Amino acid sequence: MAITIIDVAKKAGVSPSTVSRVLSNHPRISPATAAKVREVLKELGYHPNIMAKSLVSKTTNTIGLILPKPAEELFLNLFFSEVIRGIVTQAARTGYDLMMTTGTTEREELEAVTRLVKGRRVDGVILLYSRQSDPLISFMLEHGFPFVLIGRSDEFPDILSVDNDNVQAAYDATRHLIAQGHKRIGFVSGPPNLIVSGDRMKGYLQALKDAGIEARPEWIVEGDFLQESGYRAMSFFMCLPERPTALVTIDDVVAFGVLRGLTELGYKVPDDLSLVGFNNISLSELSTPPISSMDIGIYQIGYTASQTLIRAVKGEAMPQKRVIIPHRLIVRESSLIQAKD
Amino acid sequence: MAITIIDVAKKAGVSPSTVSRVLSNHPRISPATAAKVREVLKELGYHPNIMAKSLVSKTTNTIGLILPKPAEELFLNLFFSEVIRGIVTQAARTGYDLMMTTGTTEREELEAVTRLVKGRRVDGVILLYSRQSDPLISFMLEHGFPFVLIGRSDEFPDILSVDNDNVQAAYDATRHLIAQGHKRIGFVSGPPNLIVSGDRMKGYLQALKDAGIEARPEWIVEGDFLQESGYRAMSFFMCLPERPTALVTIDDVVAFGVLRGLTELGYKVPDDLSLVGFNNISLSELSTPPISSMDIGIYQIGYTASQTLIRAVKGEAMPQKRVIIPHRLIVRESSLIQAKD
DNA sequence: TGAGTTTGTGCAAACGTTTGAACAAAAATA
DNA sequence: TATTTTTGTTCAAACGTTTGCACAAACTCA
Repeated sequence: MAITIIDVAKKAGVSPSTVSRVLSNHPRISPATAAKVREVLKELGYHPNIMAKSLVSKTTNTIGLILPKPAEELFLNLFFSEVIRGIVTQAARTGYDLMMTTGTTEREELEAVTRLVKGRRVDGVILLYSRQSDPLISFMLEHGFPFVLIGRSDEFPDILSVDNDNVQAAYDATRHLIAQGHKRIGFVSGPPNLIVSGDRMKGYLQALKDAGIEARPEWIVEGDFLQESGYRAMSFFMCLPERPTALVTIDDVVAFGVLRGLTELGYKVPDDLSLVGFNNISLSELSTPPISSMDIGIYQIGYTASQTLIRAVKGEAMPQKRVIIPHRLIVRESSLIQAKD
Repeated sequence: MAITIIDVAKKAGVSPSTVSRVLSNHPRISPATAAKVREVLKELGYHPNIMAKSLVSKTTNTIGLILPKPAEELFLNLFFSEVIRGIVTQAARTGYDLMMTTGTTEREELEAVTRLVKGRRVDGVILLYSRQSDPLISFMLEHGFPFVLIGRSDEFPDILSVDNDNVQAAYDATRHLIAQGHKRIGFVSGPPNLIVSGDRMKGYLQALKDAGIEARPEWIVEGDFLQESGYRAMSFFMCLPERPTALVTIDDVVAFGVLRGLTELGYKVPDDLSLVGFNNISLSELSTPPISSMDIGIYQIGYTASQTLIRAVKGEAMPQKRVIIPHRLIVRESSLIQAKD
């Protein structure tokens, strides 16, 4: 039913190849035929069949995005919307489409990726968030398939990646609390298999050290990116004989959990406990009080990742393998106080 | 470089067609050849080239999602993450992939859609949110392309759609406030070109009417889905000589804006103003106080839309053209009070 | 045993493009 | 004017599948 290049060729009285050449602005086409063909093209409302095109050109004008396995849960976090928003905006701007897959189990995940990569369905993929040892990275490298990692891989440091400096960011967040006079600062971390957890913890510890403050292991608790883990952390901290006066959390959602718990128990933020979160998702400015947050430029990360990947698949020169998006601390009420000692 | 059906055929000593038939479980293949071919298939690590497959079969195993034009902004709203989460989860479960496009301008948007639809890139599309008169719907119908609308079209009532009963939902939300003793209830609406705005307004008005309460035009203000519009609405209401004692808002984010403004000015929620929002996005339970919200099952809407579309493109029988996802009011602190008159 | 049927396989066309090679016509050069 | 070069076009193969048709071999059933 659809109009093909052949229909156009017939009607214009030329060969299909000529039509194809007009379409791709081949230099050796006479202005007259070009005009004629273009007219028929428009008249018939021709649109190329991308499958056929891809089959011969071996390129799809599509990039793939692989959502991490437990996407169901993590999606609740605005992090993902933000990063996707960045990716899809940039891709659309460059004329690329975005393909998303996910899998509920690790097997399903690999299956989906295989379908994408080995089925030549996309020109390259963006890997979202990196685990300590990510099988997907090995998979991509093994198949020589273009990809960009959002995050970092210690195992393969030489791959294309877009990231922020999480160590420095956590350092800065902690410094801010120290600058506010805090000496008793706790940390709510993320799952230990995520690189980001380790990095932020490192920055936190370094900041303490540089300020001559001894770190206390009991003031570091492990959570995930969900609210509940913040709530749990809060309960834990507030029951300690010696409490921290301030907290850095791996994510704003976690800070929320903390805040909510504190409010329920009648504590005041920042007076009883100061808070600095991470990621500056839109929630953090909406809470009461608004939560200070380390803005890591999530949208920008997505945007840049998409840009980097598209450049890579086009074979353009890459100025650098690893791009670091700058962070900046957004200070809000939750950490604005000179703490007494 | 990639392994094709021909490579497999050669190595197995059969013809390409036989391999193809083994792959599709054709009944007339001897168990012996099937076994042999399968072995080679595995040995060589064959994966079908989807482009070639699609070219001949004219089906892509992919559904498209068209994000509304100003996606950049609207994406801030968790509505989108939720609905996408539903779609992608269901699609992945059925072995379908999801393709996303968007456009910054109306022209770009149509271009992107055309690329998807006329380029035979997807088997069907999901249209997100419906404007009063949506050119995309006409476009789809014109081309006879399978699609599912999330929302409703008055112009074309007979298309596949997944929606919730916004009139009834707003009715119920308003009823709830009335049941709490409120008689002076305002409404913050959305952009008038969105169907959802009109529907919710209608339900709100009907509830007032049924309770014998006269609607006041000055208590209905128009906003968008952003926080600022809530803030503005709040300023407006609080300056009136006669203020409402409760508000229904088109979205939780808007309710947030209201709440934030009130808190800044020293007003108390629900005492000075009760609030009921819409969409029950995760923020609403995180605020102080938590905001009552009409949960319209966004995830479920996405999930069902995907399911409906995939059924449609597979040519399965559709029990019904229009699916309504049930809503339910989540009552939280922001509306829990017996208002004095 | 011979006709008819079933079973298993291969051939070749088709899907809608792109693109190198061939070639005729026109233009440039000698 | 003869030769070379340039220009504009077409031919045909290729991309990796699927599938209708043909056909041989193996069965069935009088």
